[in-house]
Amino acid sequence: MAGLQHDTAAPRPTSRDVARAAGVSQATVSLVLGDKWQGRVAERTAERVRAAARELGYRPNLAARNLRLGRTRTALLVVPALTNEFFARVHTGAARVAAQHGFGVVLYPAPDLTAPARDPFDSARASLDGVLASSMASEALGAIRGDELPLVMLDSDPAGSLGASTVNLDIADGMRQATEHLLGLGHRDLLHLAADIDSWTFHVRRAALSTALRGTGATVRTAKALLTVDDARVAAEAALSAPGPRPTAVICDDDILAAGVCKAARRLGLHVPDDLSVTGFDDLTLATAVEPELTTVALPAEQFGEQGMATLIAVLDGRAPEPAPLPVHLVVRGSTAPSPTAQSPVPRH
Amino acid sequence: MAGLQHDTAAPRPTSRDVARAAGVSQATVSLVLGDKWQGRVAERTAERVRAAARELGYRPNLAARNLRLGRTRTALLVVPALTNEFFARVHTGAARVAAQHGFGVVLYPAPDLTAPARDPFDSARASLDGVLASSMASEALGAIRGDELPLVMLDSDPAGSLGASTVNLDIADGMRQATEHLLGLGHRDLLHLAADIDSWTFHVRRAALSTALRGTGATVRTAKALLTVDDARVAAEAALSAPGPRPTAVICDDDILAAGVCKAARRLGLHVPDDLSVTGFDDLTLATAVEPELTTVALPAEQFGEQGMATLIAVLDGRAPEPAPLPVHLVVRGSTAPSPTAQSPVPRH
DNA sequence: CGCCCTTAGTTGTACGTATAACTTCGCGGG
DNA sequence: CCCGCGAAGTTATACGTACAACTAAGGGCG
Repeated sequence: MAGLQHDTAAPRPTSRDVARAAGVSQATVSLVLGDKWQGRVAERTAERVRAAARELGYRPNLAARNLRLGRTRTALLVVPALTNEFFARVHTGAARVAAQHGFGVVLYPAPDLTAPARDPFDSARASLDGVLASSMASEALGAIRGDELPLVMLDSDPAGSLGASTVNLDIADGMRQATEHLLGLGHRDLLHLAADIDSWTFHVRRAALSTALRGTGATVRTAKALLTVDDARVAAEAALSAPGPRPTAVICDDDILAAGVCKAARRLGLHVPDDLSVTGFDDLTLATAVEPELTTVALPAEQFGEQGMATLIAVLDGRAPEPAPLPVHLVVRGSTAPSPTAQSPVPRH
Repeated sequence: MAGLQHDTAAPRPTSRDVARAAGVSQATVSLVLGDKWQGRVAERTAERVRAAARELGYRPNLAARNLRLGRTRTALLVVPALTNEFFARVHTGAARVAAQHGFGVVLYPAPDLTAPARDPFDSARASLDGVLASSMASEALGAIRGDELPLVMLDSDPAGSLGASTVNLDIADGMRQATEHLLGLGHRDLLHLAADIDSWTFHVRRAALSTALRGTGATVRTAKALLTVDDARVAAEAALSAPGPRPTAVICDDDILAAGVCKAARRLGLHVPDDLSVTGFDDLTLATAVEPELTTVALPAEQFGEQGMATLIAVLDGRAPEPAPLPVHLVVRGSTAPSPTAQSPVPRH
């Protein structure tokens, strides 16, 4: 039996192996590699340990460390759906900051969380230090709060978050910028196309819109659509064909909705932006892919994720920062133009 | 600073607490909750244990279990960027199947992997059972193979994967369908716009394209663009303005590229699809947001992720399936039309 | 010279789980 | 009558780490 050597995946070296190689005790290895050796271990010894670790390709066993420390250095990110580019960008930012702090990120699409647990052993989610959750997935939060984990909310009502820290984008200001842009172009009859009528963010947006309109004599109606291009198109077709004066501009809560509005306009024989101005939100890839390119409120999505994760990590460290809302800015492109009623007050058609 | 009382989170109950409550030993709890109790524990006792666990809200400590078992039930998904909707959908599918098998998914954007490790303690990635990696992030794989983890590749050369299992989309067939669609419309002068000239998938696509053209007298040129709308637009403007007969159709490796081509066409005064047909790949949200809607090869991205994760889990179980490539299908929309040269062979302009 | 302090480590233990190995008891067969 | 065996548990241990508590040696100082 010469070649019985079955490539049995050499077991990963442990801190004890390193200790043996360096001629010290396991505790010393732990001290040195954990940067707790100041004044406890001689420099020459420490270097010997580091060399041995390097030599053996030692990687600490995280399961053991987590067990010992009672923490996992892992955070859960809860978003409605990663397929929305905005949340993908939030994830990118959050994951970057997490990595910088030695944290990992696991990610559950919200639907998976609300699904009832199969059995008491489904506790993958029990091995977490904290949760970073979008308010847009708040139905799923009940399941999470049950675990009583530290929680940071993304874009949520600070008052309604039960003491959880909150990180916000200044969407109210974004709404103000978009509205004032349209007002400056002479639009006085607006349509607000929203994706989620019930959410806190809707009320924030709506309040900012109303504030911006105050005293201008301009009016706004609201329509609702699901967050898909086609649903937005259908909703916009209905709203733009409704009796009464037709809006000359549509403010959308999302670029996807704005794209749907543009399609609706085309079907109705309206030209964007000459007959109808359209603004979006988020500044997704979509915004510059459609024709005309969308005027939209650009959100610093990655930075949002970064700040969210940074805040969560701060909370885990015992601090409790309440960062200021992140500034947003309007990007003016081709989907907005002066109102057709501005120079000729006679309604078209 | 009065209320520094940090909500001292009652320590989670352990299996020993459950044992005490049920009046049995910790080992019995482990047996019952681990479904290993057949013929070892009486039904009445088992029920008592389960009741106690329910009562206390017991959740097993995953760190302890991982340490004991030497596995983590966690897989790493490596993709170039989540902000590409295609990979977000792959993730969705992979995460779903993983959850069904009690696995978690951590996700590293490829750039984070190639960044050099900060110190030996960056081993978050060491606590994994396996890796599911897109070939489009293959530069990052060196770092992973160092860990010698079970690996399943997504859309990779089966021959070049060093024994790793492979899950593929039938992109060659997709390319064939797109090409034959254009040939059927009378196009004879094609442009192939590719994002990644060096990859294996490019060669597969290119080979399928050549095969489909064989004997038809049609010709194809190739242009390259980065995977952004603007870069594709620039590349397409150059290619379509080049001397010699202008292609009447562009086959793009991605919907994002196709959107860029449409924008280029508009700048050049060409009408899509009357003057120029364009096909995409992936069938992203983008495909139906632009005008005209894109004829594109729809890829079952979620199913792709599902099959990838299922294969990885099978590999971890000691099986080694080689699933058949997933079928894809062409979706014909508004961006393709009969070639202008078909009825009037005289070049336009 | 005896005492204490600093330096440089080591020994021991706990984290919570899974499971191998052992115990105890009742019972049926040889 | 005793042996063995299956049922129904229990006891003990190991996984790899971090750190509290201990030890040992040397040196300065009164």
